[in-house]
Amino acid sequence: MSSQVLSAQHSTEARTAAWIRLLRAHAALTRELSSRLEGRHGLSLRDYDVLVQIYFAPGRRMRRIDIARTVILSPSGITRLLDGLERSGWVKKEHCASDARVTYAALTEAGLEKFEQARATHLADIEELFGSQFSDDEHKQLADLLSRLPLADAGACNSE
Amino acid sequence: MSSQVLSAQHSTEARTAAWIRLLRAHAALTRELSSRLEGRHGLSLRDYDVLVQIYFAPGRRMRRIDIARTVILSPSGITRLLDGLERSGWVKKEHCASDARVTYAALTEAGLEKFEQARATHLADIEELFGSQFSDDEHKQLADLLSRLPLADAGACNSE
DNA sequence: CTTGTATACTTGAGGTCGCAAGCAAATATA
DNA sequence: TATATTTGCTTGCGACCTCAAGTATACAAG
Repeated sequence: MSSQVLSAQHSTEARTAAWIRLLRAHAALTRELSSRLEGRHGLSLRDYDVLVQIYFAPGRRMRRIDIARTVILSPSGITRLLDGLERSGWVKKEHCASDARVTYAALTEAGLEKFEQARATHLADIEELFGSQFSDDEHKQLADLLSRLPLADAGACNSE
Repeated sequence: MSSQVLSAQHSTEARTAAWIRLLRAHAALTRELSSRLEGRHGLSLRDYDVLVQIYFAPGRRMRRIDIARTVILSPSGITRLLDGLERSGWVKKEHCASDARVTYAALTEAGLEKFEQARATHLADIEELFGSQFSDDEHKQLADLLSRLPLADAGACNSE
């Protein structure tokens, strides 16, 4: 039934079936994952996504613009998202000695703990809702296929 | 370079690589597709998505709640989205004789033309940014893999 | 017939996001 | 040195979304 709604219902759009699946899967998964994250830790999916990036960046800090590009958010979006994380005390600003234009977003001690707590439950949620649906091989297949898609300008690295 | 940012950077998160790809691909693709659709036709991606559903529904009309469930939008979201399409004249309300609670969203003549115009360029955009990256086989693989993912309660059909 | 519950839908409030515009610092060009 | 351009970042604004709450209709049980 539900497959009828989503797939070959529109014959001419056969080649868009995968795209539609991607749209729907994203909507359903982000809704559920974000609500669990919000309920248990008070973080949005984007908040978490930003925290991971900082967590694994050298020195546990990252240029704001690079965060924006890797998580695919506008510069203004990052300003406001980081405002929230700063108000909560998970992240603090640090200035760049060699370039006064750039500001780093750095994890605080509290932010590091917060992230590690959130990470435990969030990875489990991802595994439950997403990972567990696939074998290791299928996982790799899926990642390979999706990696072909254009990410626009999203690939900036920490230069400086 | 960009693959480094996205993939095996965090060893423990190897099994989340595909999920991250899905997140990023969705963000990049919807941003580009929506901006093209907006620029050329004044429609958001969601607007289009809703119009397709109505277009291919029997009688070119659909219960509002069913639209909400198939495109994975909250009921209030659908009310406001359809408000916009109604103001633009692409969609009109129709009442249900057998159940006074339900309202149908039906395509107007203008809406039908509008959709068919938008469809031509939008399908080309999808093919360019998404479809062309895959062979027919890969297309099918991708659709099959993504179809395993849970869509929550999103599978309502037109009953009545 | 009345009471309780489920369903369809709408509205108000609050949050997130992108775009356009602006500022300041860096860099290139003359 | 002076000027123009680019880059990083922020703010105002509007568009859009969700949740909570409220209305109205349907239906089931007593």
